[in-house]
Amino acid sequence: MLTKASRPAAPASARHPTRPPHAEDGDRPASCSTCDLRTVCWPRDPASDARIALAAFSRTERKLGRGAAVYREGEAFDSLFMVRQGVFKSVRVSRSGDEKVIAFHVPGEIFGLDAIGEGRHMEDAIALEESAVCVIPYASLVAEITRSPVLQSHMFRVLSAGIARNQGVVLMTEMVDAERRVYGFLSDLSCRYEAIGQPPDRIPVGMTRREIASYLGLSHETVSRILGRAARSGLLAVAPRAIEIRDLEALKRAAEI
Amino acid sequence: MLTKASRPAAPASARHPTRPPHAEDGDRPASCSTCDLRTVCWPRDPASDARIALAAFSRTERKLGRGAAVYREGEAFDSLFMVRQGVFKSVRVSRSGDEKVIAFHVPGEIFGLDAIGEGRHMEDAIALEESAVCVIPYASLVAEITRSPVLQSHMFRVLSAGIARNQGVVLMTEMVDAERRVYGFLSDLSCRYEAIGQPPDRIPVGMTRREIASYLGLSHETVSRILGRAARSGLLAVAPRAIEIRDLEALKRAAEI
DNA sequence: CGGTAGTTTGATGGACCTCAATCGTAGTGG
DNA sequence: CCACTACGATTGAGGTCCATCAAACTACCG
Repeated sequence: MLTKASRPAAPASARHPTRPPHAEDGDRPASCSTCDLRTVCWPRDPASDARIALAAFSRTERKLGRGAAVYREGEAFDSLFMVRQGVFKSVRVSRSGDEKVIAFHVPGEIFGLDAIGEGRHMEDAIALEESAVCVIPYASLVAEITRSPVLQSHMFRVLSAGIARNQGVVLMTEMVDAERRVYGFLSDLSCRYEAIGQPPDRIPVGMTRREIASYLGLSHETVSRILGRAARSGLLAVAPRAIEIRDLEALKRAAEI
Repeated sequence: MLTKASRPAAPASARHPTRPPHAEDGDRPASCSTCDLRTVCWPRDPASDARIALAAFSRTERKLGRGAAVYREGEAFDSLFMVRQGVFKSVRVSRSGDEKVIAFHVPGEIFGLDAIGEGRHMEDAIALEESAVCVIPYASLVAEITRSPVLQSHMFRVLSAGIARNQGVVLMTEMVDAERRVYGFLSDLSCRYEAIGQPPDRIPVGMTRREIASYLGLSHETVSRILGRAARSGLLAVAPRAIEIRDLEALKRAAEI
């Protein structure tokens, strides 16, 4: 169920060597006004209120290569992150070096929310491919929220949705058998890509079988077998880097609780 | 894994009969200034700021008997709820009438947070024993938050902690074997009772084995067996209505990932 | 004091994990 | 450009933990 972390298993206390932790990152100014995702990640602007909110941040965009960390467990929290491109995973690494994927983040989604309470990140956030995030300094966000009721209620909704989403994850991974979990996972990903204007039947799978398995609480062999079976039955077309859903309706029906 | 709901399995669409849904409830004014939990559920008042926040609500306390619902799936969201006494469960009921416990709520904890985003409750909240909640009208809370930065940051922390907690649940229920799940569950409950000034070694178990099992994704027989074994080994003392932890340290060690 | 619900305990089977081997693919350096 | 390597994916065989089925026991409530 647990999978060995593929990166060298250094002791947790020494997992952040002296090298700059984000050496490969390149920060540069970001502009929300030209971003394809602006209608997704921030409230639509019924009043000029929200536009002001958007303009008020001095956000930056940070590019990350495959395997690069946005943050690591234990680091102080000071920013939220919005996926602009690529896919990220949130993972917790146990003392024994086993890693458990907590969540995947696709474009338009905000992560790092769980660190607000503690002021400290409780997990690693890792890019699974060539990716980019918008950096949203929390202090600026808070300052802006106090001036913008629209933004305030938006943030409450985002946080609340985070709770609801995790409950859905619990539901999915505890209630049903392995096959339904995999189908439910694909169905969920499909919806999330559709929400940002991507085709819902072609899922770019940036994560490995092992990572999917960890997320779903299965072994990677089981995931592989289930995908293989589904491909043979014509439900899916499985390629190394992407999964095509041949019959989305059937998939969703099969994933029903 | 799924357990039949014990209440009569009416079709989901008809689950809210014409009778007033909370007929057995008694609402009455509540006063935070005399509540034992005031230091738990609201920010400590470093400035007079927070005191104002507390006084500004016209909250009510609602008493509920065993099995009574605070709200049910599908109902419109308009208030948050803080447990004042007793224990509550959040459950989702599937079409087939199976129920899955999403969370337990003990005194001092706020629930209903997941409904902010959708404006609608996605699960039932049920009292497990003679219980009472503080009703916190969301509109008043929002109004108050815009005037109180302390309250605002408190609410963000509470919401964030809700996300973090759910992640912990996922961790617990997916990573480890049945025994660790049960131990982890007891250990978690112990901490939560300790946080509100209750003895950490004596857990009042208002929930049934079946409900614990549903929460942990196990069968109730397995939960029973594990508790029995732990009692025989001297780790716990199991009574029908309470579990006494004989060796808290050993329990926490055994629950470690 | 009967009836219902909860708990406990045993027996059995099955879903999925583990171990192991093979194959495919991507990245690397000569 | 191509071997070489490493990692991921796939497939098979065997074992195990836990769900399921079944039944006895206990507690609670009218």
